[in-house]
Amino acid sequence: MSRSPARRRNPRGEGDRLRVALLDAATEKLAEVQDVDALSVRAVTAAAGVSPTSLYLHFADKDELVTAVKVRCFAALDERMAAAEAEHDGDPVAQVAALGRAYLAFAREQPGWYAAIFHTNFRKDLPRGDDGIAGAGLAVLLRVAAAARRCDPVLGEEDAFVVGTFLWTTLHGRVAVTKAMPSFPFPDEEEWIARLTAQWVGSSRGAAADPTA
Amino acid sequence: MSRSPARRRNPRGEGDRLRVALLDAATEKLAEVQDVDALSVRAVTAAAGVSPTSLYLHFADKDELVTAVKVRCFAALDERMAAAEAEHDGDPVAQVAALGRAYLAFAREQPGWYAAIFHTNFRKDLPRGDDGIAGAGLAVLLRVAAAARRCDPVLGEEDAFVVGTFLWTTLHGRVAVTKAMPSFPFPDEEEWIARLTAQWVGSSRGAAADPTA
DNA sequence: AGCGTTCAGTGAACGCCGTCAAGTCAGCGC
DNA sequence: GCGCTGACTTGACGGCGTTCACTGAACGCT
Repeated sequence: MSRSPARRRNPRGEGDRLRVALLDAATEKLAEVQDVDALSVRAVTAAAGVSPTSLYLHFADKDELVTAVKVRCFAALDERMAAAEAEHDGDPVAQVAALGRAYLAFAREQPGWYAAIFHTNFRKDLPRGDDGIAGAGLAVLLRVAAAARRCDPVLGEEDAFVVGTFLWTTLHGRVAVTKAMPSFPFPDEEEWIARLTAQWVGSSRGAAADPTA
Repeated sequence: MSRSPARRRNPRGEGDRLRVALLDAATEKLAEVQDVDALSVRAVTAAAGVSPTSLYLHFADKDELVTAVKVRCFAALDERMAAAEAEHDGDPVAQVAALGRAYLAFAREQPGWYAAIFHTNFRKDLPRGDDGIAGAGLAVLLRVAAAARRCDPVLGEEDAFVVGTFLWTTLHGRVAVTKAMPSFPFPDEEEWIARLTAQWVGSSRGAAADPTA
């Protein structure tokens, strides 16, 4: 866990390169330890070949680092979902199912990154306005909502948004429950996704189309 | 934050009383700090009027303490849901909605306890078999599943279980997303619950009743 | 009455952690 | 050659979970 020795200090004016080096190290380390809170400033800086306090040249505190990492993780999730979606171009319902599968697969294969997305244990909690996380969340959601709408163009934009919300929250719910209670007897993932998809964007959907009216 | 001074050591043979005193202190402190990871051994033992190391007379480590607290929190959630359910006896659909409302209310009003239920950041992760958490989760779920079945007795037991799973994961999803991304534009809670209820246990439900067949 | 054991609980220390204030030291403009 | 600036380090602080050796009162037993 000691510092990698090779590093040479950045040339004058290039100090910002350490910032991305730290972000890279943090992202990698996070994939390794699979838990945001196990990601220590000392481990990250050591991996970057630098002293612990160097982190504070580029981030106000640890929270700011993990927030930056979060945005990266969210982007990775969105990329993966986009790829899955593209594989089923032209079949909207299959696309929704593929998005769901991709979501669960990401959570399973990159638990550290997935956990970062929903990380809320900040050391200092008070101010923290919108730090880009809500924006990243919206991006994922809009992708799902658009897919839902493609399944049934009659669906208004707002309705599609709501349906997307339900799909997303349900997916995250399964991930969270599975993690917290591994022995919980969930239905098989494939069946579960089929059922979820059928319920919200299935062809004979619309049973309770607009109960909010 | 220093130790409460009043305490007298328990009489011989009554050492176990400290165990519940520590659990009480931890539960209370958790409601206060609203975050499992901010719950420190030193703070809990101090609140119980005892030295930090006394904790280890009754719990192997901090993980064991928080696991015991988790079970309590889960029970508190179940109690609250049971109460909400009882208020709408005879109206199954209203009961499901009430369960949803109670769930969201518990998460909102007791964030620390709710977070404990889904806490996974253990310090040591390896063994940890079923510690009663999955059992407590099942209790909540079975309550929801039973309510779903009452809405439509045609629903098989297994189907009701699956529907319950969806309801639960969706509820938790909303809580988690709201916490991680407070500015996320969720539909109003009441409308959202109405829609959720209608979709899964609404009278004209059954549009995609058994896509897994 | 005295003794050994058991039991409830302590105190000091260890190695981690995030963070801060002050310091080092190379490279640039002059 | 000088001083400054920018990149990064050193050393320390307080808090954390946890370990180990310890204290002192209450008990059973002779």
